[in-house]
Amino acid sequence: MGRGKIVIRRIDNSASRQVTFSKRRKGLIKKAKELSILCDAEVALIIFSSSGKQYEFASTSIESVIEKYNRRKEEDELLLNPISDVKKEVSGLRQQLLNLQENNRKLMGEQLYGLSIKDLNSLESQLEFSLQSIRIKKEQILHDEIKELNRKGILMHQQNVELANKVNLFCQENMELHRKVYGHDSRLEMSVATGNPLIPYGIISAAAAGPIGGDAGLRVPIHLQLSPREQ
Amino acid sequence: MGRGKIVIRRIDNSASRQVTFSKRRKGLIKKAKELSILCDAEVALIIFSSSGKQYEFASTSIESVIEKYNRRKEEDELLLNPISDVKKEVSGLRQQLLNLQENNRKLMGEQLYGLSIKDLNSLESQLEFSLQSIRIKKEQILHDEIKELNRKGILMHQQNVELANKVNLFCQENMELHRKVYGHDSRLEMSVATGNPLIPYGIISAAAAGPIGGDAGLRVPIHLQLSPREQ
DNA sequence: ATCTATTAATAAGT
DNA sequence: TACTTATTAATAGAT
Repeated sequence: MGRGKIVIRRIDNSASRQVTFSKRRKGLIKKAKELSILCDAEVALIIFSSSGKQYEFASTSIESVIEKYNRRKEEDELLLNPISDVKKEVSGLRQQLLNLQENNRKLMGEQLYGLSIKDLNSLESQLEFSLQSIRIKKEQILHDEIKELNRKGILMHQQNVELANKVNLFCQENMELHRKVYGHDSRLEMSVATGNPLIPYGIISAAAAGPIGGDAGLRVPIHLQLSPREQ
Repeated sequence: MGRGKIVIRRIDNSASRQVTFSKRRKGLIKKAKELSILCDAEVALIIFSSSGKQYEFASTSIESVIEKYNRRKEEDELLLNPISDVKKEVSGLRQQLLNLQENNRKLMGEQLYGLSIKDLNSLESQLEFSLQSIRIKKEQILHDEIKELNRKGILMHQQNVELANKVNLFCQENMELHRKVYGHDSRLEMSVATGNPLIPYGIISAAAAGPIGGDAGLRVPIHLQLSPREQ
């Protein structure tokens, strides 16, 4: 219905496409409106242009038509259930939260009003158990730390012994070399004669065996301070 | 575009209306399809006839168009909608819950992995504080109970004394009456001569003053057992 | 936007 | 519901 016949395929020319879209959209909406009036029908028409712009017509309202459509398609569940699920979750979470908060307060020694001796006794037991767990954990940490430090101490001690041996060997070699070069050297002879390796620090035993067992074979004469270990 | 011009108003004749509905519906859907193809647009068309029958056309799918439509509506109208509020609330509550659960487990002496000595020390202090609060509360309850029992004991003791006095008076009266009726009665005379009131049970003092002070003036010679007070 | 030649839609009749 | 056809309505392409 125009100056020429057209084939129904995408209009390549963007400008022409835009113009045709405007004209035909207007015509389509007009015809939709006419149908709804002439034939007493409920019509909803939604159009998105290729550029994303939205146009719509509805004889009553888009929403009511969509609702009708959805109801007909039995897709109510998808639209309504998630919301009630969310609400249920909210109330569930809220309840859990209140319970935990109350319990927490009791564990913190607050909100003790209205508790019976029996309740207080069980709270006390729980807290004593908690304290015990915490103290065991603390001892565990301290013990592990001491163990690790002891391990390092042993290594260092061994290193020291080896180094001392090397020093002694060098001393002896040196002394002999001196003897060959200069003849007699009493200073070096004295040092070697004592037979004491040159260990720069002493390690003295104490508290290495903590209250937690399992460190048999670690009874090395080493005493180390616990590092602060603050995070 | 027909044999005659028509005005756009509801067609009264039902048959004509039906015919026109069929023709125009077909035409409308054809035009909707043409628009979507020619202009690369997304089109959805839903038609309910007056008899309730449903017809539809969609360039892609009704659902996707409706979804797009709803999404746009949400963006436009419900930017500050209750659903996002609810979701925020859910995530907030969930976070609170997790925090509390973690704290709770720590207070219960569980889940102590990864805690530093510093953390454990503060937990320990907290629990010691809790225990102290609980013990103070316990002592408070015990003390109150003892106080109440003492109060009752005093009242009972007073009642006893009064009752004993009355008994003595009656005894004396009785004795005199006996004397008047029978002459001399040595049995009764003996009982009254001792001057001891007939108190059926003795109350002996002990532990009435608990570790919590404030019971001055209550140092009555009464000793009562604590009732079990189980719920 | 507006115009208008032309095609498409369709009202009424069958 | 389908076909026919006179007539109106829509619109393609030009301005």
